[in-house]
Amino acid sequence: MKRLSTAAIIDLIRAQGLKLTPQRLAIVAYLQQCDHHPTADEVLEAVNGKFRMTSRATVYNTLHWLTANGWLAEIHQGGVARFDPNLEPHHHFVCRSCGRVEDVAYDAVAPQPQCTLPGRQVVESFEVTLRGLCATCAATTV
Amino acid sequence: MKRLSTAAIIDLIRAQGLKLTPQRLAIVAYLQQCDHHPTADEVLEAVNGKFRMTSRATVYNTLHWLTANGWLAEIHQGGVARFDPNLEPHHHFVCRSCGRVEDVAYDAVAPQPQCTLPGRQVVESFEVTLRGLCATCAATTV
DNA sequence: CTACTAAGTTAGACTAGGTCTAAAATCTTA
DNA sequence: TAAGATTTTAGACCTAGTCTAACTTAGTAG
Repeated sequence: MKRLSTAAIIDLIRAQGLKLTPQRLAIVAYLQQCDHHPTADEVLEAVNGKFRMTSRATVYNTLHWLTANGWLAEIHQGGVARFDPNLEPHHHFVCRSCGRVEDVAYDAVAPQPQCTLPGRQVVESFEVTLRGLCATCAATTV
Repeated sequence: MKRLSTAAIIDLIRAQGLKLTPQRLAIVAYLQQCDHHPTADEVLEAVNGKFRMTSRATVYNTLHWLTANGWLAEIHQGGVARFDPNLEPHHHFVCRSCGRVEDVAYDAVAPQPQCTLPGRQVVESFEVTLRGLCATCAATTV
């Protein structure tokens, strides 16, 4: 799975004439090893785990900057924003019981839909959301 | 396009032993002739257009009741809940410029994805979101 | 038609997620 | 090492949505 790398982010920060702050690096480090799609609050808590070092505003700033630069995708599920560090094109599976969001390989949802509409819309991308029960919930639900 | 009908809603209200209030009827009437996917606030404003008759809480109550009974679908785009009175299975097109949500015929996005995943998840449904520029924005954007 | 009462509506307090701001702190370059 | 622009910060603020307790009303029985 392709992911954001610290080196690449540092290069990008430098290239844009921005500052390399511990807060930014901590957020990137967390996202690198994150195996799900955290909300902004989850990032905030994770980064502040050992000791307070980052404010809410900084988390949003950094998350939005990473998103604007294509290092993160922002997805909305159930009205909450989640940030997806998986850079490969893929789709999502959402559990209707626990809300968990899992990645689904791009070609597991085969084949690619035809993307021309009758109107004058310009279709640039598409995404497929599968819904149902995740393995855990499927096992515990009667 | 299949839609909720006043007669059917009145029957359902009666069948559930609920009360037929002017507020409920006004909300249903608005949704019937609504050509897009309104937010709760849009419903509230539309219903209160001529004179104040409905509170925010009542709009949410009614919208959620209709959703629970399958007369409305709740969709989230950009973190806001929108309510979709189109009862036929279909997909959505979201304009990245103005946020407008348009319906896309179910079989315009052909063919149907295969819905089996490698894990133990149970896939119950899927939806496809197309993104791009709507006709209006495509015309005005350089 | 009247009165009763369960169901519904209301205003407004409250919550959560997110944005904004002005002041304080810090990275970078020279 | 100091200057100065960029960042961070706390906390006020905003918006969407929920909750509650008091009030109102639709439906019904007499």
